[in-house]
Amino acid sequence: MGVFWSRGYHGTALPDLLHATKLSRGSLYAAFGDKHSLFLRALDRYIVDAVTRMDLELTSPREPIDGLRAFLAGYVDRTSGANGRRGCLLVATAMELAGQDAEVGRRVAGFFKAMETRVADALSRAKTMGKLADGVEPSSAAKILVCFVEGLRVIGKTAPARTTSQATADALLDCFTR
Amino acid sequence: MGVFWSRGYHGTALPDLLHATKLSRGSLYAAFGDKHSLFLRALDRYIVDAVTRMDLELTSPREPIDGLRAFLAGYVDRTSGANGRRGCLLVATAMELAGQDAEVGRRVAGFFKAMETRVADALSRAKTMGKLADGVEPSSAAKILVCFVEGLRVIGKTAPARTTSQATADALLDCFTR
DNA sequence: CGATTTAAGGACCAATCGGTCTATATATAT
DNA sequence: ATATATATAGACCGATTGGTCCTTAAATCG
Repeated sequence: MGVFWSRGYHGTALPDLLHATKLSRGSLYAAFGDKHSLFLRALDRYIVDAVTRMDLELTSPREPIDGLRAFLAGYVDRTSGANGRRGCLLVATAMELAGQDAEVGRRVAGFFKAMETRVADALSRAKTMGKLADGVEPSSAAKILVCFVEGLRVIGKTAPARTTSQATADALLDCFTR
Repeated sequence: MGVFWSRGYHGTALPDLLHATKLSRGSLYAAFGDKHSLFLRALDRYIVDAVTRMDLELTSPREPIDGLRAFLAGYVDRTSGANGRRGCLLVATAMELAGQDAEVGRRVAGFFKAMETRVADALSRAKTMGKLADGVEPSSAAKILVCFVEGLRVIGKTAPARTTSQATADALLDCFTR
């Protein structure tokens, strides 16, 4: 997974995969079929990891706003400095393949949808607790946050300072909370 | 440029470029050097186009908020439906190469910086005209908008409906204006 | 019109691509 | 211990990669 992560699909050659998996060519093809199937497996695992982490951050027993804060802080961490430069398998895949590869496109769209529903859910719980600013619609704010967070991954490629990214994320969340 | 745009750097093969430029191999190499140089040329042109368009939208004589609205509407248009699926050369390049290719990384970072300063400038003009909501810092809001807009390009790969993207963009801008 | 420069076409190159297959080693089971 | 099944290593395959080079056509200039 890590190899596709930092080099992309087309940028990853078979020798890279052999070295990363410590498998021989024959074994790798026996185990996974072809490069595309292996990539799909890696992508699925990446998505499961990301969704699991979101559930951990967002649907924990704590306050929903604190959950959102943790969610954003995680993204800030992953998109700053060297972490940011490493990038994101999902966003890289979205840009590289989602438009042409239907199987990839479905997975990417599914992930964004999953993130949006989870964020929207946390926001609507916050709303019922009266923690949201007036007129903030959970579904709309969720879409904004999803875009913002994926935009962070893009800007993260220029390795921005953690402090400024954190301040930016805080400023956005402050728009929605009271 | 269009070929790199929709297929990425690694995904574009020499025959694709020959067909797109209607040049022969020899002529192409005489004119541009190698594939990498040609890519840089295409990227530079893309950046110049984008910056020119931003200047047109944001620094026109009209009200700065209207400029920002036009700026966002342009991105909404380019990231919805089929336009969105086509993607963005800059974001795709950022994810594919910016981490490893220093020349590309500089250009990408420069573009994001250019966008941020222009948006921040429009916001600060709006602030002096009293059009911004209380406590909105132009530099901070500009960073948010840049992230949001680049996030739109990522989400755009799933070909969302224009109306929902437009509503989302409106909702974000409403956070900053009064 | 003829000589010279310029650019086009595409054969050609080594290297690498994703993928297959066979020979060898290792483990299992009787 | 021997027969059998499994999995390894890596030689090998045609296709394609980015890049070079030589021949031929076109255009420019005297």
